[in-house]
Amino acid sequence: VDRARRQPPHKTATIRDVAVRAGVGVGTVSRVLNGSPKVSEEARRRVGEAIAELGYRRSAVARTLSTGRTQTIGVVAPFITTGSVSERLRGVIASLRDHGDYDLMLFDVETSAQRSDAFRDFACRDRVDGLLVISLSPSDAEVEHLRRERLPVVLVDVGHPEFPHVMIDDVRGGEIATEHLLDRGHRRIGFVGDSPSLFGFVSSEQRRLGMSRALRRAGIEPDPSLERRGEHGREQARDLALTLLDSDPPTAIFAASDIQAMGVLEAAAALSLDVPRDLAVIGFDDLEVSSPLGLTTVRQPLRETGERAAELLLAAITGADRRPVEELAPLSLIVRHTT
Amino acid sequence: VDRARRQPPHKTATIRDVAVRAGVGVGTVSRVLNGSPKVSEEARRRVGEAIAELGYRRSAVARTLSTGRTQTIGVVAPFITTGSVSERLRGVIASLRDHGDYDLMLFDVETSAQRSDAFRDFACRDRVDGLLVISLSPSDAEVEHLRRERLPVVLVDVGHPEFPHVMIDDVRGGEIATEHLLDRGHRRIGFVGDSPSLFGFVSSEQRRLGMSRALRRAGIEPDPSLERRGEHGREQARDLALTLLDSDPPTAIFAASDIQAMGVLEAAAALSLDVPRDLAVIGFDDLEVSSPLGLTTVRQPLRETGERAAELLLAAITGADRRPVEELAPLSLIVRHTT
DNA sequence: ATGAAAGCGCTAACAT
DNA sequence: ATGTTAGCGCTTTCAT
Repeated sequence: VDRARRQPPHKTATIRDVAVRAGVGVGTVSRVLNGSPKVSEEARRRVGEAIAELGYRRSAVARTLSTGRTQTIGVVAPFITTGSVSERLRGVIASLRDHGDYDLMLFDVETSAQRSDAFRDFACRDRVDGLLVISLSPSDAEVEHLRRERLPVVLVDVGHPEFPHVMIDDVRGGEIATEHLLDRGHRRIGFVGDSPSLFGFVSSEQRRLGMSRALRRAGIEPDPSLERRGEHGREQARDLALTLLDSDPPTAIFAASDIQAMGVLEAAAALSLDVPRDLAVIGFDDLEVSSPLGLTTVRQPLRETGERAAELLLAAITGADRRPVEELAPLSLIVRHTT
Repeated sequence: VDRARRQPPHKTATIRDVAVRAGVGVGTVSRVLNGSPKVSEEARRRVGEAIAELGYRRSAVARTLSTGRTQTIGVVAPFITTGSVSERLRGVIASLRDHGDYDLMLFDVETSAQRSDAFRDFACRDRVDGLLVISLSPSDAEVEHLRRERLPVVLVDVGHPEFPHVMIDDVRGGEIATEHLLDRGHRRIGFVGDSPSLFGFVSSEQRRLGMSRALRRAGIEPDPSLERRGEHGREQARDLALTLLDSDPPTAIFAASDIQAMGVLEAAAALSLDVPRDLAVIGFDDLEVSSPLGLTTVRQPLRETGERAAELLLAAITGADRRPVEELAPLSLIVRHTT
């Protein structure tokens, strides 16, 4: 037979089609769709049938335009660069799933330009109901923008008086790492971390500050020649570590993140240094891979903070509680085999 | 002064406001917005000013409702479970950024229910212009749905006659891994992989199939008692490996992914087995962490396939080329220290 | 080149 | 309980 004739360009069924088919008004269909109680059983049934027959599904955009709610939250993060982000994202996603029916738009930021784009084009009520900013410290202009937009915002990994945020005490974390190295008898301790970019990363420097404090407290003057900074990333950290180990090397290195610690480990391997005998290494984060790597590290609850931040955001979106909360997640030392 | 009076609920400026302010019609404003050539310099200038003064930014939803295009692509992936997904996502994001101005919605799938949700609620033209499906093999019903919806789809990591897809030859990969182990003199080779869930993961079984083939070719009959399957994940793999190593253990283990290989490594460590002397381990993927881990593995270009898939999707969206393409990414053996 | 007006698919207020 | 209608903010004919 020849009824393979292409069906009309597949105009997807609208609420009006359903109404006609069910022999009711669009209002009734809408009410059914939204679970309003003021609909007769009869109508509800007919609408249900029509929907099934037509394969109707309501348009999210139309609904958004009409209600002003997008049922979507945006996540802005320097995704590529940090190994910790995807772990956090898991928490966010889990939380979103549990506490409401929100979709997720991901906005990756790798350059300053992208960063501005994110806050300008992405951060508006029109597109998302709320914004989760990970590891990026908003500039004053961005803060101002966010406020005018009246967009609920929660920060993770950075603090700000204006917005609720969940973070850790990075300075204390740096102290913990350094104290551990000190306990192990190290006196010459190197540091590998992120360069303080215009970009908004701040935790690396905070951690280094903690290191300096712990050092001074132990009567050791921090030695800038033992510090290396560069772009975030395993390979970059490896190269930095190489220059650090080149001559007059430290006996231990504190890496500002586990990703960077991995680079340090690679450098040590390249130089045939025995870890921890020739060189002790401690990282920060406790990524999933840190365990099989045997990496000693300062643990922060990545996943949990992601979850918590999402909860705070959802709370801010659904109203009520919009006071700037500050939550500090606990840190702990995980000793494995690299120290 | 007391003009801190709350400004009216911040009705964000609309195209109509701009039109009024510029003293032109909305049509003209729209034309300016869309870079139409048929606008006088004068009008263009006035509109530009009005936009600046009002801080106007056009509504993406309204535009979507009107044009039917969302400028968004959806990614469906079993995010939590596989370490390779985030690596792939990087490629996708990079590609999206380079080849067009698309946003990204992420849909994580962890259960069968979520999986259905994804394809039902998420996979429609209304929300995204195209869909990238990672590591999930669509069911017949889902395929049918996707087709009626006329939604451009590209598959990564799984094949399908209906859709363009970029994947690898998993069977061949399993052979490569096994041949390497065989070369090293191993005869009793164990396997740790994913259980063939109703869920749609298929690569693990394909890789095991390749292993069996290589074994038979070498005159060895595959021994099912040396195979373990379970949920994807490092810890699960560790436990599986433990049962495998419990009694009459193999001398080498092929893990269907690097994540699982890490679990195997942990099991070996827990049992104080020396790797590779007592137990050789080979993985699959070559994640970023595999290098510092010293893990021998079969490398597949994760990031590149993500990029390529996004390119194919964009091509499919912008028209023309919608023939089902099949692209096979190259595999390579990376020998490190675990074999 | 430009303004007016008709949708896009939905919700919500209003009338019945 | 239900139908009708006026938006939501934009694009896109269609006149002019």
